[in-house]
Parts: sequence; structure tokens; C-alpha cells
Amino acid sequence: MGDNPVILDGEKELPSVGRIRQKNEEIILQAAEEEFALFGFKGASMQKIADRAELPKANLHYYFKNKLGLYTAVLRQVIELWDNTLNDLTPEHDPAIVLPHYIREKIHFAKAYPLASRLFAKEIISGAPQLQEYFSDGYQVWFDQRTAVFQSWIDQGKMDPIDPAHLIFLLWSSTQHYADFAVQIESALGSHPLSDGHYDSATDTLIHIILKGCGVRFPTATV
Amino acid sequence: MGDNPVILDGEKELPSVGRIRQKNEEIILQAAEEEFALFGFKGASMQKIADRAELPKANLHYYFKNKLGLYTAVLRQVIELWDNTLNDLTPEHDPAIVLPHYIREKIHFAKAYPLASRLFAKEIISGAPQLQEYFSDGYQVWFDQRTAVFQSWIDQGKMDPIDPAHLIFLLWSSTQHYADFAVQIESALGSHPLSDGHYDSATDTLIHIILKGCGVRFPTATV
DNA sequence: GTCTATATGTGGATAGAC
DNA sequence: GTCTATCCACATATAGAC
Repeated sequence: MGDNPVILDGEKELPSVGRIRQKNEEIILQAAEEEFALFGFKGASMQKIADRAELPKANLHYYFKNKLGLYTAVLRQVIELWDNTLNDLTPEHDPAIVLPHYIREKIHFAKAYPLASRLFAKEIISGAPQLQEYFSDGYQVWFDQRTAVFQSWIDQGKMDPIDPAHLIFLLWSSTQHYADFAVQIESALGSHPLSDGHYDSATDTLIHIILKGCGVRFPTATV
Repeated sequence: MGDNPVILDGEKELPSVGRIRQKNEEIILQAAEEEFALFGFKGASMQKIADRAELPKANLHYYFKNKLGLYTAVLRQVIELWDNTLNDLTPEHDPAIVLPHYIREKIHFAKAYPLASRLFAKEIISGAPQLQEYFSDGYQVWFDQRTAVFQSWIDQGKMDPIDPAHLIFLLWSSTQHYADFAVQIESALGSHPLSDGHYDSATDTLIHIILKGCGVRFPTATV
């Protein structure tokens, strides 16, 4: 994972050099994300990424060791964005507050960063060859902590006794779908691209079904 | 997912269709499905497909015009399977009967034919370049007929007034997820592969949440 | 640090023997 | 109808001039 060229400047005072590098890397990563999301790892070519970034092809090899290095760099960026988005599930909060918020966030994410979602989806569908570490033992631990939050809500009588793991999968799948399967959805609804109204009614529908379906009790409506 | 005509012309048309041809084509299609599902169109190689089919590479070119022809042949087979699975939504039936049946079928499909689901998913995520016709005007017509069924149920007071389109997307996404994102789910649950029990509790959880969430009334429980 | 020119390998496709 | 040997296009990667 760490084959990303890193500047360790102990004595050299060349801040402008680092800035150029940082900016070019950003441009390349952006271009690479689009190509990889559309055509997959093998399907994307360094030449087309270079064209999109408006840089000579050889520059990509200067900033990144090789094609796989560039791909993993993009992937790491996506996961970072991912992790920062959905780590606010705590048992203190009420599911009637947290769940709608979470669904809103995820749909917003699907709308704002469809490429990131699609890239991640393709990697998973392909068997996640570059995410072995990500899906190691630590992942299961993290996931168990998430399910524990739902379980505590169930124990507190705040929602029906359903399997928390599958509820989480439902939250993921139903929201990501609007990014990953956008082409199909657009064809079905006859809207290219989807309008804000479509995203809003998707959000409303999901919140209605999932909250009611889980028997989430609204704190404002009790006692 | 739809009875709209799909013309994916991949196979060569020869006057005599021998038994050998039919058998070899089957073997090749099977091998191709696995390679394409794992590595995508560009990522899969004719050589590896040939290796998996235990046939010389040139034979693939004898039975199929070219790589794209083989790919579309696989895709057509998947869509055929798809269409035969889920075209039993009619307004006469009751949602309390039809919806659980549908969810069961889709989960069963995800479990029995994960490669088909993944191949289709990758094609959609890539912008469905080989499914232009499939997602033409006819698709929207077919989809509108599906939503109309749900709308009639709503009008009959058999379920809550929610947006039928998004309910359909929810049914699709939540079930397909168990095929497409199997690697992630297996990592989260620490089960490689998923057990029958996992699929069963996925089915139960989805039926619980979606039926209750849609306010589906059980005909057996009234009057 | 940047870019041109090129080496090297892989993969799709086909000709032609059997 | 089947398969070996080969061609050719393309993509990754690098060497080396500027």
C-alpha cells in the first residue's frame, strides 16, 4: 500500500517543489478516479489518464511507481472519504435521530461522489484484491462495534428485535445503489441525470420504510 | 428485468448446429462468465478463458466472432435468466403474498447465481455500454407498468402511499447486495462463504422491515 | 523536474496445416 | 471441424536528452 512516493525533507528547503508535486498528484488522482471508475483497473490506460490530466504520460510514472500504485492511491483516498462519513453511530443517540441523519448523509454521498462509490463497488465485486488489509480481522471488530450499537437500541426497546448486521447491509445497499446503478435508475425514471427531487424522494421513501419497518419509536411522541 | 427486446448479436450463425458445438459453447460461456465477472471485460483475457474451459484459444474465436461477441453472449444469457425470475408482479395478487415471495426469490438468486449478478452489476456501473438497447424507451415503459402495480395496491389501501419506484429500487438493491458485495459481507460476518443460516436471516430481516415499513396489511389477519 | 523516444511484454485475432 | 504458429496493435514502463 505504501508505494506512494513520499518526500522526506529534512534539510532541503524547497517548499515550491513540494507544492507542485502535491498539486500534480491531486490532478492525476482526480483523472485516475474517473478512468478507473468507468473502465476498471485493467480497462483504464495510463495514456488516457494522462490525457485527462493534461500531463505527459511519463509524468504519471514519475509521481507514482506504476499503474497499481496509482490505483491503490486512488482507492486509499476513496476509503478515507468513506471512513470520515459514517462513523457517528453511538448508542447514546436515539435511532429516530441517527438513522434519518445517516440515510440522508449516505444519499448525499451517492449524489456528490458517485465515482468514489462506483470505484469501491467495482473493487469489491472483483473480490477486493487490493483491499485484503482493509477487510482483515480488524474489520470484523469494527463491524461488531456497529452492530452492538443497534443491539443496545433493541435492548432499550427503541426498535424491533431484528438482526443488526442485515439492517446495516440494508442501509449500505439501498443508499449506494443510487450511485452505483445510476444508469439503470435514470433509464427507469427517464431522467438523465437524476434531479434533486428524485434524490429527495428517494431519501424520504427510505427513511419512511426503514424507520417504520424497524419499529423505531420517536422520543418526542412518548410519555 | 424486463420483457423488452434485447438484440445482442454475439454468436456466429452457422447452418448446422452440432452437438459438439452446443456443448463447447456452453463450456466456453461458463468459463467466460467467471472470468468476466471477476476481471471485467478488458481485464479478462481470451487465453485465461480458454485455459479455464480447457480448450485451445483459437476455438473461442471459432465459436464466437470476437471477444466482444463472447461477452455479449454471456450478458444475454444472464439477462435471460434475470427476466425469467421476477416477472410475476400482478395487481391481482396481494402484496402480503407477493412481496415476501419476491424477496425470497431474489435472495435465492443472489445465492445461486452470484456471478450473473456481479457481471450485470459491473456492466451497469461501467455505464452499461453494451446494454444501450436494453435500457432504451421500452425499459421505461416496462418499469412504469411495475410501478403501476404498486400504485394500485396503494389505491386499494393495501399499503402506505410511498413512491413505488424507490420501493422497487430498494427491493433490487437490498437483495442483489448479497451477491455483489459478498466479499465485504463475508468479512463483516466472519464467514467464508456465507452459511444458509445467514441467507435465511437476511431474508427474514428484509421481509420484516420492508413489509412493516410499507404498512402492508395481512389479509389473513383482518376481519 | 519534465518530456520524447523506445524497449518490452501481453493479448486479440488469423492463416493455414491437419 | 480442430488446433499450432504467427502477426500485429496496444499498453506499461523506462532510458536518457533537455
